[in-house]
Amino acid sequence: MLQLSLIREQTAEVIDRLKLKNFDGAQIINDIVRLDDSRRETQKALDDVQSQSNSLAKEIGVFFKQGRIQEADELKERTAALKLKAKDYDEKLESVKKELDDLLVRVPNLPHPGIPSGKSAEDNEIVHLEDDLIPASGEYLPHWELASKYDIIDFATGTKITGSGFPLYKGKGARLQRALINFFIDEALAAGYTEVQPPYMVNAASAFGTGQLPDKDGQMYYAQVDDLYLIPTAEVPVTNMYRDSILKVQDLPFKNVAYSACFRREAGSYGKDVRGLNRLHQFDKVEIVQVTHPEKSYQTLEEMREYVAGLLRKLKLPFRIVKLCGGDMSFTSALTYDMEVWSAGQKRWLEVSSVSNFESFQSNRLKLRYKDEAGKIRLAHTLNGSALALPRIVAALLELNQVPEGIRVPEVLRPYCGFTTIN
RNA sequence: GGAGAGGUGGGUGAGUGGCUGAAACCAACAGUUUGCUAAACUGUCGUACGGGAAACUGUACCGGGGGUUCGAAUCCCCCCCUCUCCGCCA
Repeated sequence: MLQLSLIREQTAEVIDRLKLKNFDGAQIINDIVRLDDSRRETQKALDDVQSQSNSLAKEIGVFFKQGRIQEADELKERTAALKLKAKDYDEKLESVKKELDDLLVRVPNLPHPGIPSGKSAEDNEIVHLEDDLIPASGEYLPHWELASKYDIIDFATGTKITGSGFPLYKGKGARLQRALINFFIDEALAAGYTEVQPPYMVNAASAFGTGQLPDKDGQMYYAQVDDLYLIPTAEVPVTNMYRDSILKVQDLPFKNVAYSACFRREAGSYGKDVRGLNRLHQFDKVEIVQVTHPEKSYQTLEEMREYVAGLLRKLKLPFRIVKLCGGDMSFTSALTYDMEVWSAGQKRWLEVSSVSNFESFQSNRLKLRYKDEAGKIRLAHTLNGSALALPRIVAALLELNQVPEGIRVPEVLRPYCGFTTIN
C-alpha cells in the first residue's frame, strides 16, 4: 500500500510512474486525494465536538463534587446535542475511511524507474546469461519421463491421494528433495541468515500484510471453518514476524531463511506448461527474507540476486536472470529479478526464483517501522527471494544430468544425498 | 472440548467511574561525576491522525468490537488470546 503522504505530495508523479506498470491511476489517485481531504475535514470536525464534550464532562464533574447538582444537570442537557453531532461525524468518518482504504488497497506499488516498460514476459530484459553449460546436442528426456523411469516421483499416486499437482516423491526422489532443502538452508546460514520454521497457515491480517489479500484471494487455499489460509510462500509468515513493530535502526537488517511447503491453487492455469513438476499445487521452497533500512534495500536486492545466482552455479545449472518489465511484475513489487534455469528436456527456461524489493509497500500495510538515528519513526523496506524453489530445480537437474547409467547427482548435493547416481 | 483465572506502555506491575495517557520499579537513551569500568545522581523515555515555523497543542487508543454514563482502563455484552486444572492426543 502506498503511503498517503506520497500520494498527496506527489500526485502527478505517482500517476505518471504507475503508467510503467500499465496502471491507469489518474481517476483512482485523484479520488484518493479527494477522499483524504474529506477524511481530514471530518476528523477535525469530530475532534472539535469531542473536545467540547470532554470539557463539558469535566465541568459537570466539578459541579457534582461541589454539590451543585442543578448546575450540573443544566450542563448535561447541552451534551445531548453534541452527542448527536459526534455520532454523525463518526459515521461519516467511518464510511469515508472505508471508501478510502478500498481505493488505496487497489493501487499497485510504484515500479522502480529502471525497469523496462512492457506488457508481458516477452518484454522482460535479460540482464545476465550463463549458458555455457547448455548441452549443444544430444537426447534429453523430459523430467517426467525420467521420474517414472527411475521411479522417483509418482504423479499418479499423488493424484489418487489428493489430486493433480500434488506429486508423491519416492525413494531417491524424496531423498533428493530433502538434500536440496538442507543444502539451501545451510548455504543461507553461511550467508548470515537466521533459520526460522514458520506456521504454514496464516490469518487474514498476515495475508493482507504481504499483499496476498485482497489482491490474490482466489490463489490461496482457504480453511473456512477456522478462517485461515494455507501459505503460498514462506514470505507471508516470515515477513509478518515483523508486523506491527518498531525496530531499532541498529538491529537492521533482519535476515531470515525458511523452508516451507507452499500451496497454490493456480486457478485458471491449466493446459499449457503444467506438465510434470512445472506447475504444482504443493511444492517445497526455501525462502530468504530481509527487512532493511530504506537506503540499503537496492544494494540488498543486488546481493540477494547474486546469492541466488551463486546457488545455481554450485548446482552447475545453466541460468539467466531477467529483470521483469512493468507489466509482468507483481502488484506489490518495485523491482523483481527472475532467475531461470535451462530445462534440457523441454528446451526452455524455467523460473526457479523471484527476487523482489517491495520498498515500503508491504511495510506500510504491515506497520513495520524502525526508529531512525534522530528518533523518527519510518517504514522499513522488505525484500524476499526464493533460494530456491525445488520442483523446477529438480526438473532441470534430472534432465541435465541424465547419462546412460542413470542420473548423476551434482557434486555439492552428494554429501546431503548419500548417493551419487539415481538409477 | 469442559471448568477457573487473566489480558494495562520495551519488561514487571499499580490502578474498580472524573484529579489517569496512565503510579512505581526495571530496561533503554542523553548528561553529571570518574584515570577507565562500575556505582551514584539528573533528565528524557508510547502510538496514530490533525493544527502550528516552532515552543506547543486537539483527538483517539489500557487484547478486538459493541453498550451503559454528562464522563469508562475501571461497569455490562460478544469475540480473540494467554495461563492453570481436567479430558483428548502427535
